[in-house]
Amino acid sequence: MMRINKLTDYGIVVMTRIADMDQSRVHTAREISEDTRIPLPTVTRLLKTLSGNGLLDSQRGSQGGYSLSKSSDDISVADIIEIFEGPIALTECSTNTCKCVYETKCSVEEPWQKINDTVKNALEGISLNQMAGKNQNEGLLNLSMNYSGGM
Amino acid sequence: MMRINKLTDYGIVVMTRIADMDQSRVHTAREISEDTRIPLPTVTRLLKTLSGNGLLDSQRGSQGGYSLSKSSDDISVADIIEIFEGPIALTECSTNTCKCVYETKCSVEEPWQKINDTVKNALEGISLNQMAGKNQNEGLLNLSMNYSGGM
DNA sequence: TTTAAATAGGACTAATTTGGTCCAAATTAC
DNA sequence: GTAATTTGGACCAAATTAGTCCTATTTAAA
Repeated sequence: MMRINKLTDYGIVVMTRIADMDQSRVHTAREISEDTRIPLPTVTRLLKTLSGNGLLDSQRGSQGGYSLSKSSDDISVADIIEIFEGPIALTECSTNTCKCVYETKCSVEEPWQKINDTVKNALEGISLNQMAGKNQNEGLLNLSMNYSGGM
Repeated sequence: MMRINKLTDYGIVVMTRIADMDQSRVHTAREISEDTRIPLPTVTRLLKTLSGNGLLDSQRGSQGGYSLSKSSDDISVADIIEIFEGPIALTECSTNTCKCVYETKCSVEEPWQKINDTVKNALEGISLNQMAGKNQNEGLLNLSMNYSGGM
C-alpha cells in the first residue's frame, strides 16, 4: 500500500492539532492526547521526537508543554515525515548515493531520482498551515483506526 | 524512510530487465534470476505475481516462459507498484473512502489527497520504457543489497 | 507415450520493522 | 518541597515482509 508509517501519520495529526491550538500558550501531552484520542504514551513519544528534532519547542516542569517552534507556514509535511522516516527515498536508487552492485551507473537510477524529486516536492509544498485549514477542526483524527472502540 | 517494499523494487528490476530483453521470445525464471542476481525462488514468485496480474504473459511447459503483455511504453511504474502494494495511498485519508472517526470530514483529508495525486501522477508518468533506457544495461541491479556476497 | 522443462498455487518460516508501553531522571512553577 | 512536566531510553508484542519450498499442472519434444 506504500504507506507512511502510522507513527508518522500520528505525528502529522499531532502537529496539525497543535497548529490549530492557541499559539499564545504551551500545550501538554495530556491535552493533545485527549484532543486527538491518541493514547498518552504514544503522544508523549511523538512529542519528544518532534521537539528533539526542532519542530516543537518544549518547556519543562510544571506549567510546561509544547508549542510550534516556528510558524505553521514554515513547516512542511515533508519536514515531519523526514523526522520519523528519514530522508524521502522511495528506493535506494533514489538517493544520490546509489550504489548499484553490478553497474557503475544503472539505467533505472535517473528515472527513480526524477520520481523521487517529484514526490519530495509535493510533500515539501504542503505546509502545516494548509493541513490545519486554520479553521476549527476539533478532535481531528485522520486515520480510520482503532481508537474508536479502544483496542 | 518511506520506502516501497523490497519485493516491489525487485519487481521493477525484473520488469525492467524483461523490457530490455529480446521481445521475440519468452524468458524463463531461471534466465531472469541469473541476469538480475535475484535468487530464483524469489524471482519465481515475482513473475507469478506479475503474470497473475496481467503485466506479463506466461507460457507453460517446456520452452515456456514469460514476456511483456504489452509494450513497455504502456506499462508504468505505478502499474507495477500497485500490483505489489495495492492502490497508491500514503495514508488512509488519501483515498476517497477516508473514514475519519470523529469528523464527518476532517481538515487534513483534502491536502492529503492532493499530495497523493501528485505522487500517483509522478509514478504513472514513468513508463517501463523510460526505466529501461532501452539501451544495453546488462545485469542491472538497482539495489545496493546483498546479492553480491550471496546471502 | 514418456520425460523433462516450465509455470501455478499456496503453505510455511524466519527475520525485520513497527507500534505501543513503561520507568527513572531531570526540570520548573508555585 | 512538591507536584506537574518533559527527557531519555529500554523493552516487549504485534504485524509485516522476505524468502523458501513443495506439489500440481501444462506443454514441447524425444
